[in-house]
Amino acid sequence: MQSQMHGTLPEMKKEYDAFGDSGSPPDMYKTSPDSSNNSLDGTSQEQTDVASSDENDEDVQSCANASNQIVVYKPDNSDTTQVLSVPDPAEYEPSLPQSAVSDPTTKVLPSIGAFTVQCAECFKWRLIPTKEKYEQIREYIMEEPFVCATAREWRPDISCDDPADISQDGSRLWAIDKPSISQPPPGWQRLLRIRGEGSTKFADVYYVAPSGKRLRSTVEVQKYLLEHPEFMRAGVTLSQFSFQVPKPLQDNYVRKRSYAKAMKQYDGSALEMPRLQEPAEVNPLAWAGPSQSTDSSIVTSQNGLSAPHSEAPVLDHLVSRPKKQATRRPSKQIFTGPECNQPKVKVEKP
DNA sequence: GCCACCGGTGGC
DNA sequence: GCCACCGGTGGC
Repeated sequence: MQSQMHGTLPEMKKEYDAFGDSGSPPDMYKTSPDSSNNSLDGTSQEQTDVASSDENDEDVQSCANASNQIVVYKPDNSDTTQVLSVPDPAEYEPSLPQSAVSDPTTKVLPSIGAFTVQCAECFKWRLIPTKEKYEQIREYIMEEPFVCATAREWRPDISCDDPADISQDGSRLWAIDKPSISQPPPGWQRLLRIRGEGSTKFADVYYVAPSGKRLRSTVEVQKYLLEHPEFMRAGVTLSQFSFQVPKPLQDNYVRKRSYAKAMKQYDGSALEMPRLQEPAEVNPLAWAGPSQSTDSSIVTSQNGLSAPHSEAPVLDHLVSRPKKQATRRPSKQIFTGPECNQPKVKVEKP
């Protein structure tokens, strides 16, 4: 718990000052001055989402002081089009990929991430225009809870009266993100890779050094820093790195270890396969579900909606989502945000 | 040969 | 059960 909502704006402004990168972020939403829905590309889809989410929003409010953050991802560029409620891609894209593209090592999986944070006052989700902005907000989310007014920096007319930018629906995967993660040092990039459903882990975090070197643990970072004292001289410290990954809201997105073990012990000689602890969750039917166009969408949130969510509705999501499937490595690149340590939010199935 | 991605485990 | 770490390898 924590005190939230209160003069957040001014201070955050200060933090935001350096939008660092590409010159003109504040315009992000400029072209869509009216309703927030305009900033969403999926017109009808989102509309309905938002509509049906009224309920959700109410429920969400039960999360007393949620100051949540989420991230939306649209993993795979290609086709998947309206999967996501990413703000007009035309405007959105430039900001994100820019950093990614400039990074030699990122094999530029053309993924797009959209970031969302929940207003601490009205509990509606607001899309954040850039990853950088999102990281800024996330870093201080506990001290400076996000509110709709904060978004005025890039959406001058936004307020709690406007409909939510996005809400949960079956087409995306939501995950709980961690709060208070430092922004990466200047020139560094923090990458989050979502693994495919059924993997042993939800995601991997990588830091990409200015040189393009990818580091996947604090041990590696430390080693790297020692080998490159210039960074240390410049003030880079280990505390600026965090390999914490968000937690999928959908229980069972990640394969349980016990199951993995069971499978391992199963050498194929017996007639029976190991029993899944939760038939429903790993139901082959679910895995085999048709891969719709909604597949690659993922959203990461951070407030613990897990409990209620892990109930029945989950299955639906599973079914409509891409199954873990043989050969491909379907991981998506995403970026995440903070978490509201404030769990328990009731979420009805849309 | 490289590296992005996945699997797995030790330690808590 | 979670997290940090890193080995292995398929696919390029």
